[in-house]
Amino acid sequence: MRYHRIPDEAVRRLPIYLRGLLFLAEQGRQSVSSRDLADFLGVNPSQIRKDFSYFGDFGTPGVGYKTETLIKQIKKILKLDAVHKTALVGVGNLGSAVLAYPGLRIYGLDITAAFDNNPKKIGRRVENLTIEDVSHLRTLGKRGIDLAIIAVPADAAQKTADGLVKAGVKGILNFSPCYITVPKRVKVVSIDIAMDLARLPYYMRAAQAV
Amino acid sequence: MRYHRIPDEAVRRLPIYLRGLLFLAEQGRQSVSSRDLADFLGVNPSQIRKDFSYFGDFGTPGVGYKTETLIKQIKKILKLDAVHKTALVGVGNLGSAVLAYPGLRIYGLDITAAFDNNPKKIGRRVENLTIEDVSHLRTLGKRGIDLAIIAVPADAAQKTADGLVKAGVKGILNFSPCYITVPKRVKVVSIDIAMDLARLPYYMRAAQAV
DNA sequence: GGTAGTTTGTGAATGTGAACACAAGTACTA
DNA sequence: TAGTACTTGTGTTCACATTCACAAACTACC
Repeated sequence: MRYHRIPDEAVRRLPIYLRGLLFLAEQGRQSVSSRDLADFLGVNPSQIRKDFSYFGDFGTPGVGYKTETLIKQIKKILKLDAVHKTALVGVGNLGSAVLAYPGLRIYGLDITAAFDNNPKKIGRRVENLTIEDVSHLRTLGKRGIDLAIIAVPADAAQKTADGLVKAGVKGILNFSPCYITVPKRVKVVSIDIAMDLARLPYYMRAAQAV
Repeated sequence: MRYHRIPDEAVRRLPIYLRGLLFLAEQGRQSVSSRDLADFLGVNPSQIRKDFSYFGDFGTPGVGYKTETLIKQIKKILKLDAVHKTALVGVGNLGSAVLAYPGLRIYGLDITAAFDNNPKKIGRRVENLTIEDVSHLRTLGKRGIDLAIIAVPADAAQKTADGLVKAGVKGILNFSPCYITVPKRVKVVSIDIAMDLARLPYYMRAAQAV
């Protein structure tokens, strides 16, 4: 392994590899080759090898990768080997769905606080959490919470993000349909369901032509 | 405008531009320059101009783009100028949230059918729809539904996709945490909330170092 | 030990996308 | 009409990402 700048795209793919590996491990696979994993995920084998090579030499030529070891390595790289306490802001339809989503635990992500600004919701219990007033965001730092999910309406998103940054949050998953501005030290990943759906019709045209 | 192959990335960004333009139009903006829009969305102005240029000459040098006209053009490119009937498969937490999400209407996307395999849910009404048995997917073609959203558990996703393809669906938004295989003529866009969240901790390291 | 069959890790080549920089077009003022 | 200030559209350059292709490393079996 030589020194390389690590491409953003490689980091983006690691969780995908991890997901596939976890599934294959579940199936009882002791080892996998880059080709096995590539076939399973629908990608190119050499891309998988190259991506891994940025972080170290995890495989054995002629053999492949030991499934469990590789899983541990990727979790370590992604800092998923320790539990990350996460806050949810906005317990509407989407927020509730995220709270109930079992997939997060697999990656060591644990939602340990939920906030809303609706007085009717504050104090209610959902999924073993008591919904707190959004004005109490500043307590996050003391509670060791450094990730947050924004699931509030667009017009409240920037204000929410500001509060989270002030509370010391270092990473934000933004479900609100808008661009939010944060200091460079904070990483934001945005998801807008509507926009992903909105580009499907474009491709339908090409599909029909074929 | 010369001939150019249209980059996938440009198509992916069009809905983002559209979202920004819709907001600015709402604010009463009659016209916008590429710089205005870029500042609002946090991107590079020349990228916006280049992206538009793949589809035509929509602007006026020295002036900018007429907001309403540009919105219409982008909607036309993305085929969002007509309503698209969409089916939802899997009315669990996530599916319900998507059903209730108001953002889809803006893009001409209308969920007109909901399916589930749980007998307790079938027949129940949600958001003006009656939940149907997932075994009735094949009726989609006759009903003019050509888009679908998969929000079922991972182990049922491929089977669901197969059913949708057979029913003539041409575009699929997949929320299940797995890779699904479809014929080339069908476009799939996948979203996995857990995976987007899972890469935040990686960046936190770098953030702390700075 | 030798040979055949794998599979990794990676330099090099190719492909794709983003940013720059400027000519050409427009508006406005005088 | 001339001059100034803007902004588009795009050729070109630069940066980044993907794929190829092969030496080196390993296994298995005779």
